[in-house]
Amino acid sequence: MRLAELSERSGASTATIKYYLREGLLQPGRRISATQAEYGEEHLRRLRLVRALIQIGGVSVADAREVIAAAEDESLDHHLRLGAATRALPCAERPDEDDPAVATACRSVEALLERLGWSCDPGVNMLNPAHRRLIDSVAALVRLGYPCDTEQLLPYGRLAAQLAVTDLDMVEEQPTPAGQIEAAVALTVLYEPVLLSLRRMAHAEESARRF
Amino acid sequence: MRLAELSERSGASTATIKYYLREGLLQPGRRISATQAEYGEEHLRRLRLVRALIQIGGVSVADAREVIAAAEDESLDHHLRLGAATRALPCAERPDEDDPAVATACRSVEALLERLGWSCDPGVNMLNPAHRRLIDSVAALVRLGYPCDTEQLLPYGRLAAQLAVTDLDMVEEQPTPAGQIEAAVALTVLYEPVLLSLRRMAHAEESARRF
DNA sequence: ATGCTTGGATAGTGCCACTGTCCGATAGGG
DNA sequence: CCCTATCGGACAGTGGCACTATCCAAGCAT
Repeated sequence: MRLAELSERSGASTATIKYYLREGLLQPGRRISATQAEYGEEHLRRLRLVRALIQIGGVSVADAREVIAAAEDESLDHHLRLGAATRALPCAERPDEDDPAVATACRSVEALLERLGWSCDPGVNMLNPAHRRLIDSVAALVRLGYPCDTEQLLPYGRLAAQLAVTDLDMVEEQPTPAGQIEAAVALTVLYEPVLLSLRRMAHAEESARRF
Repeated sequence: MRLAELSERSGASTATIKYYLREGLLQPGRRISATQAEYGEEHLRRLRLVRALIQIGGVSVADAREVIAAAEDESLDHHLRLGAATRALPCAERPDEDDPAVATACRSVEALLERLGWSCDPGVNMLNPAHRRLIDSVAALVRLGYPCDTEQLLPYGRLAAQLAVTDLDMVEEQPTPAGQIEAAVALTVLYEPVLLSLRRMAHAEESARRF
C-alpha cells in the first residue's frame, strides 16, 4: 500500500507518518521506484502500536523509538526484550541522596522490597528507572507530610505483584516470541491508563458509598 | 517570609513562583508595603503541593489550577471536593461512537461496571474523564488486536476497588475536612506514579521468576 | 503531453512551562 | 540622609516537543 493508504487506515496524517519515518519509529517502505514506496500490513500494525504508545500511553517520540529499538534488537535475549517497555519511563535524574525526604524514601522502599521478597540490590536498583521514579514519588509524599512508609506501601506492592501475574499471563498467551515481545510492550504501556482510570472510578464509587 | 525564602525552602526559583502566582496556582502574599509581600507556612505547603502535582504527578499547570480551585471551593459539598483531583486528567475528546473499536470498548466497559457492581449510567459516565479515558485506552488495545474484554479487565477492576479502599482509609485518617480534601488530591495524584513504578518492578520480578 | 499524486527535504507552527530582563519602590547600613 | 542591595511585578523571550505546511522533482494515469 502507498503512504496515503497507510495514513487512511491508521488515522495518522501523511505528514505525521513522514515524521515518524524520519525519527526512525517506522521502517522505510520497500522502494518501488525512485519516488514511490510500498508499505505492508506490518507497517500498519507497527504504526498503530506507535500511535497508541504516544497518544494513549503518553510516551514521548524519543522514548517510543528507544522502546521499539530494544524490542527489535535481535542481539538481546528474550527476557531482556520483554522488559523493553520499561525504558519508556521519563527517566528521572538520579535522586539527590542528601535530601532527607529522599533518604527516608529510600529506606521505606528498601524495606518494602524486602517485605515483598523482591530483589533489592541497591546498586542495581538505582539503575532501574521505575525504582528511581518510585523513590522520587515517595519522597514527594514525605515532603508533603504524608507518612508513606513501608506499611502504607505494602498493599500497593502486593497489588502490583498480582497485576504482574495477570499481565504476564496475557503475554504468555501469545504464540510466537515476537508476538510476546510486542504484547509485553503494548500491555505494559497501554494498561497503565486503564489501571489509573479504573482507580479513579473506584475512588468515586467508594467515596459515594462512604459519604 | 519573603519570596526569596519561599523559593529557597520550596526549591522552586523565584521566577517560577511568580509564574505560579500569575497563573493563580498560589494565593498572593499579604502585602506589607507597596513593593513587598509576606508569605506564610500555608503558602509554602501549597507551593510544595503544586510542585509535586506538576513534577511528580505530571499534571499540567492549567489542570493543577482547576484541581486546586475545586478543592478550595467552599460552595461545593465535601464529597464533591474530595473528587476534585479527578479533574486533573487530561480530558480526552468524547470518543467517536462510530469507530467499531470504540463501540467494542464501550460494551466491554459497560459489562465490566455491571460485574463490579459500580454505577453505570451511560449518560453520566460519559461526562467522567476517567471513564472516557478508559474507553479510549481499551479501544486502542482492541485496535491492536488484544482482546481486552470484560474477562481481561475484571482483575484490574477488582484490584482498583481494593486500592480505593486503601486510599480512602488514608484520606479518612486526616482529622480535619480541609486536611481530607488536600490528602485526597495529593494521594490520588501522587500514588499514581507509585503504583505504576511498582507494577513495572513487579513485571521485572515476575518475568525473572518465569524465565 | 498533461495534470494530479507521490515521497523526501526542510522550515515553520502552536503549545507549554518556565526564564531573563527591566523597572520603580523600598529597606537597611553607614 | 544617602546609597546600594533587594524586592515584587510586568512582560517578552526561550527551549523543547510533536507535529504541520510548503516546496520540489519524479512518476503514474489519461
